[in-house]
Amino acid sequence: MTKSITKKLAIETDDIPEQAIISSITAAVSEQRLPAGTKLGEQMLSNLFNCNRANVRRALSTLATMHVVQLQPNRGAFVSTPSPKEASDVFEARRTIESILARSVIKNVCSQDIEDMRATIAAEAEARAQGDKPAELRLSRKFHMHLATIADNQVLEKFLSELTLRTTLIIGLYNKVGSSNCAEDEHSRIVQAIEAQDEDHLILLIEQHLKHLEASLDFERAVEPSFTLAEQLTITSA
Amino acid sequence: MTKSITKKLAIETDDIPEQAIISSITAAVSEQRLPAGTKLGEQMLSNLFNCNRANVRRALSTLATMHVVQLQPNRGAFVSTPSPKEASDVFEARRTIESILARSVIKNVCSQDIEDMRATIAAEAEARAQGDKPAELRLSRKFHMHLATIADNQVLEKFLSELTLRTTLIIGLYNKVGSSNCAEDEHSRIVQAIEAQDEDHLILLIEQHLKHLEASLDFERAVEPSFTLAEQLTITSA
DNA sequence: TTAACTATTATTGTTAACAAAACAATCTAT
DNA sequence: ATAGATTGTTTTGTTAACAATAATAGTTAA
Repeated sequence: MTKSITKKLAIETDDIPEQAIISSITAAVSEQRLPAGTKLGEQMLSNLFNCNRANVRRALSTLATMHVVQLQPNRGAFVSTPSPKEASDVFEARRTIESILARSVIKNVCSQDIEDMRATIAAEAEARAQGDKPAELRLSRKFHMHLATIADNQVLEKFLSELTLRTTLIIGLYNKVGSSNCAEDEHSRIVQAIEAQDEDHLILLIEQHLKHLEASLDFERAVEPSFTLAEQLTITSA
Repeated sequence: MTKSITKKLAIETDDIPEQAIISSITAAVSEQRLPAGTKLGEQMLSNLFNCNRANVRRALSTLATMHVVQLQPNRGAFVSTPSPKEASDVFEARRTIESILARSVIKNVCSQDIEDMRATIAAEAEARAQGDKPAELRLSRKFHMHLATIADNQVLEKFLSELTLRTTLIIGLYNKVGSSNCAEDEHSRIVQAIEAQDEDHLILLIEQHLKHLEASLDFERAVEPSFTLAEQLTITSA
């Protein structure tokens, strides 16, 4: 039954099959095509990526250390379902890291960076206007990752990448119905503060922005589980 | 030839062999028994932990995502040899995270925590006096991890755990000959600042402490490679 | 109809054998 | 004697078959 999709995915297959699985799944999670709790069967994945189960196994193992996936012994791998406490920890860590990045950003930023960020914001607005939520989520995350790339610290960049991914998962789980994700003007104002080299204001804006995000969560809301796996992993490139 | 050690290690074997491998290797790295660049052969490890190569493979894969190990295609796994740039990123990230932890620490700390930290410091001094460098390194790391556990943020705790491990690797690679690692009085003064609830001073001390550490590095120094693997993985429990 | 028990099926975990690549050592030729 | 090529060995990568555990369906009894 999943055979038809097999061909479609062969395109994105990297040299190393393991890496292809990881980037596909993280991409799907980052666009909320893969909801929390989704079962990730080994055979199904090895069919989708036409590789052997050993590779799938290793990929799932590393995804587990990235907290994208939870492994249950003898039961398999599931997309992580972060607890409220975990969500709070993630947001605190994000505030910490992004605030610190702010300083380096103001030091390192060049005009090209400003352009790129503005472009991302514009694309994000466009996606929202068209109701393309996956694109909106991806671009919102991309905006935040801009901060890390400008700051030029690979370690913090990796951390933030993981945290933004987990944030997407958290929002998908607990977001209040009918609450917009990132107010685009907040992103715009952040860029303005960067351009103005106003460090204190920038840090304030970033912290507010993340606080707003966290405040839009509703931990009472139950999990609405799962679609079928195969469709969710369809590629929406770039 | 490695058969004799097999038995010795069976003790520490967890239920899940994969986890046993990971914790053994991280422990060895954290005590500088495993220098940067050491080859970690699959068959050798599967012998040491008497498990199959599939488990070894998965363990190495997750160790690679933790940046403890570097995988070279068709060549195998090696203990990571951080570059100077990577070292600088790691230290910056540590300053960031530990400084932020400081605030939470002052909020959450209780008298028991102070006692525990003092005990760790005392043990560290004892180890240094006896010339037991592995113990000294382990206890120094433990001291820093105290900060994270008190702050009660699992995400930052995990990050710091990874960073302190990488720091140990970096120091092993680049430390100037004849420079002492952590001045113990610095640790003591940090505890004093915590006890006094002096946040600004605490942050200052932490940043100075890490700057001192970083300043003791010498990137000119070449790598002196490798012992044999088997001995280095011998357990020095607790 | 529902509940519990059994048998079947599917999925995960383990193992061993095989293929391919990198490494080491020997041998030849200049 | 040294450089290069060739052969043999070791190590990584892949695959398939098997064992064990969990999920499912079907049956029987209350």
